[in-house]
Amino acid sequence: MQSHIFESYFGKYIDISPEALEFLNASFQEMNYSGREMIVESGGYAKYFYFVLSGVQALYIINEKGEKVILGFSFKGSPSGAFDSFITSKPSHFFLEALSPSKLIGINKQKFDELFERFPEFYKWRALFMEDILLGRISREVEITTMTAKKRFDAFVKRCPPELLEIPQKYLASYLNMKPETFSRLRALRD
Amino acid sequence: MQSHIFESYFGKYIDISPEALEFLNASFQEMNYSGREMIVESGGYAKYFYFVLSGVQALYIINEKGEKVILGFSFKGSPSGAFDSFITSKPSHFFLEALSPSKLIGINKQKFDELFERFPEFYKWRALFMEDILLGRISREVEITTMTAKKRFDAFVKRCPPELLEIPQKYLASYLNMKPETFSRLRALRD
DNA sequence: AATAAAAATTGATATAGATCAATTAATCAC
DNA sequence: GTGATTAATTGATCTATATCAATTTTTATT
Repeated sequence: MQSHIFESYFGKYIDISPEALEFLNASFQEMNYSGREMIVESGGYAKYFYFVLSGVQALYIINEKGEKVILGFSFKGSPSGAFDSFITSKPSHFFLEALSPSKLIGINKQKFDELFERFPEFYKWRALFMEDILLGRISREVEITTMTAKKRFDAFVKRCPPELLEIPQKYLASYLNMKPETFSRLRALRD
Repeated sequence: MQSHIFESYFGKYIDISPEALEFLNASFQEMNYSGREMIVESGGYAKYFYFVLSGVQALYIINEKGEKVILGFSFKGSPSGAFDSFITSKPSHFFLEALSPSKLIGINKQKFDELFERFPEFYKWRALFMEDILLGRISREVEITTMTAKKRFDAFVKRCPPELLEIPQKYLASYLNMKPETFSRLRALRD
């Protein structure tokens, strides 16, 4: 694995010692998923924490009607995983699915825990990283609780990363907490 | 300040050295707010990270119609603060307001930062603490995106801490992302 | 390229919850 | 305690978005 990957993922927040870098190199493994392949099943355990090298993945739950409700996407450069389960070591409430052929690097829970035991300075990364994730989630929460479908759509269009233009728009609709029909109608208003 | 307070807030995740305990003691200060007093204004800077000794506080934003949209409450035993601003040192998007007379202990940003410089083992606390907060926020996000008003109401009734029975129910309604009229009607169905 | 499957579009209709409005109940300030 | 605010309730109506349904477009498969 190329070390510069870890520089970009961890180095944003902390300096990585050569020993730690070696440990990371030895602990992360590359994993490939085909499009439409499940990475974590709800009810199963999230065994890995990932960084994405390519492809798009969706984190979702299934509601009472059996519909996917998408909480977020990950793609090149993002962290990925079913954090609830990975953090708590309890069965996941979420599904994590590759929406397109995906290359990820993952570290298992045991190695992840070992990382912090052996290199406690990584807790700084973990704290700042979690803060970033938290701020992102809060900002989605605010959008969903305060904005109309149209506003959410417009705001999303402005910030939509190119990777997400490749996936079926019904997933984008779900992420924006609206039906595909609504998404389509809002789209028609624009272009 | 009594040291056992810090045991309960930090000790859940890490061991606190006597030196660190002394630093905490010297850094946190007690602060009092009357009911309906603003603690952080949107657009202002969140200068403190708090733990609550008594009273109830609400974190909210004001939507386009000028209505408060409540994201969360804090009360005895909870952390409190406008984390977005405190973490980023940018103006807050949120308001934090005491809904009832409140006693908090707070540490300012400078001391907070110094805490981690001098006692980096506290990053472990910060990481695990943020993970807890994150899981809580995700679970609200799931409720709001997947449940009907009635289900959210029922779920909330089951877990509602006694402190929140003391505040006007229009705030609970807002937290559950519904109008006071809806809350009232759902309530009438129950009792 | 032809066929099948999945996704997107478009129209008609339904509905959960919002809004508006009036009344009653609770809390606050003096 | 009394009047004044503020909150809660209840009813009537409205609306954004969901739902249902039919058609077209796109994508995948052989």
